[in-house]
This record gives sequence, structure tokens and C-alpha cells, in this order.
Amino acid sequence: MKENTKLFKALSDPNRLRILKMLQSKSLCVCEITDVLKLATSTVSKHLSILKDGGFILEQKNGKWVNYLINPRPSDPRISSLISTLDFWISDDQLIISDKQKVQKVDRFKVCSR
Amino acid sequence: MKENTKLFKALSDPNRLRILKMLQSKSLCVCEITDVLKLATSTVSKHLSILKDGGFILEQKNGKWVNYLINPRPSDPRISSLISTLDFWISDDQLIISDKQKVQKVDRFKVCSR
DNA sequence: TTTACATTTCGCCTTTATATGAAATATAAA
DNA sequence: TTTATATTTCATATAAAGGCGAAATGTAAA
Repeated sequence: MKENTKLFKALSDPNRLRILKMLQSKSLCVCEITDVLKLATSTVSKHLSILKDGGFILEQKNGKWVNYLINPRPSDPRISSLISTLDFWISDDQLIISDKQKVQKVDRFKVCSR
Repeated sequence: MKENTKLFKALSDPNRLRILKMLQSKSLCVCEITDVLKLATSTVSKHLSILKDGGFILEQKNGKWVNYLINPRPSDPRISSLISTLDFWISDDQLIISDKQKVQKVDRFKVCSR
């Protein structure tokens, strides 16, 4: 039963939902996400590993950065279903809207190394 | 954002998933559910209130019993979507299968008052 | 090969969830 | 109206989740 709750658990944290919604706009590295959420890097990294473990996102190493993106072709159809549901799920939330605006402007060369 | 995670949180506990799957077979009172899950009555009552608060189930008072049933017409379309997803979600789980078998046989007049 | 930077892992603390038994509430039967 | 039964609420203990900073890891630039 643990496996069955894993997907729902991954989606039941507000910051992880924010991350997923941001990644639906654009793939991002850890420090860009950190800059938007205003959390410790280690915290963001942990959230990302939970989303990755659940199969919602993928990582792509690019030099010293690690880019995260929505998994475009999840093996588990339940994940595809949940991801596409999220498309219209919380689009009206003010926090999600402002996150998306920040994501458009974020620049890893300005944001990182501080 | 709290409101947005509420639905996922309600589904991210194994015992609550078991309850939902049982109720998909048949509406049940608290002591019948307690008998199958082997948890304290107060614990089951709490789980039911979380599922009810999320909009997944309804309660119908019947004398000294309170019957719970899957919400047949949820106002929130996301709930309908999640409930129907659960139909095929974890039908292969051994625990869910044995729960459903127990639910067929359970008799509140034998099970309650002990 | 140092040095700098991005990320992950670790240990620890705080908060939230889940579980319980006892007490409170509600209804039905005696 | 007492008594019994079903459920909820409360106080509380334990487990799990989420947060942080420091140390460890991996890569790139100097």
C-alpha cells in the first residue's frame, strides 16, 4: 500500500505543487527554483528528489547545473493523468501566478552563487 | 495553497485509501470499517472526517449508526476525477482485495458492541 | 591542481500526522 | 428514565515530514 500512496504524498506538499507548476512553464535548475520559493537549497533538493522518485520529473545534468523538467513520457499512466490534471488544477491561485511570472524572468547567472 | 493540497493529503494515507476502496463496494458504518481495518474506532472516525471534509464521502445517519458512502455527485469535478481514477488505481493490491472480500461478509449486528 | 560553484547528503530541530484510550455526545432499547 | 450501543471529541504519545546549516560530492574554470 506504501507504493499506492507515494504518488499522492508527492503531490500533497504546497512547495512541491509550486515546483511542478513552475516546471510546467519551463525547465529549471535547483538554484532558480530556490530563488523563487525562498527556501534553503537543501530543502528544494529534497523536494525535487521526492518528485523525481515519484516519476513526475526528470533531471538532466548540464555542467555544474542540474536541470529539472516535467517527465514528458511517464511509464505509469496514472502519473500522466495527474500531471495533465494539474494543468488546470490550480491555475487560479495567486501564488502560482506570481511564481510563473518570476520564472519567466529568472536568470541563473544572476541568481546563483550568493 | 493549503486548499490545493487538501485533496491529495486526504488520499495519501493507506488506511484512507482502503476505506475509499471498501466504500466503492458498499456503504458501511464506522464499526464495520473498524472491524476490517483493525484500528481503534476513534482513529477510523478521524479518517472518515478527513475524507468527508475533502468531499470524497458523505454520511447518512441511521438510528445509532452512521453510514458512510462515496459521494455520488461531488461539486468539485477534481474529486469526481480522482474517485473514478481510484476505480482502477489499486485493484490489484492484495490487501484491497481481501478488504473487499471481508466487506461482503461483514454484519454490523455481529461486529459492533464488543 | 587549486579554487569556485551547484547540488546532494547528513544531522538536528520543529511541525504535522497518525494512533490510542478515556470522556463526551447522540440515539435506541429496556 | 435508566441503560446500552455507536460515534465523536479530547488529551496525549509516537512516527513522519519539512525545514535549516554544515559537510560532502561533482564539475568547471582559473
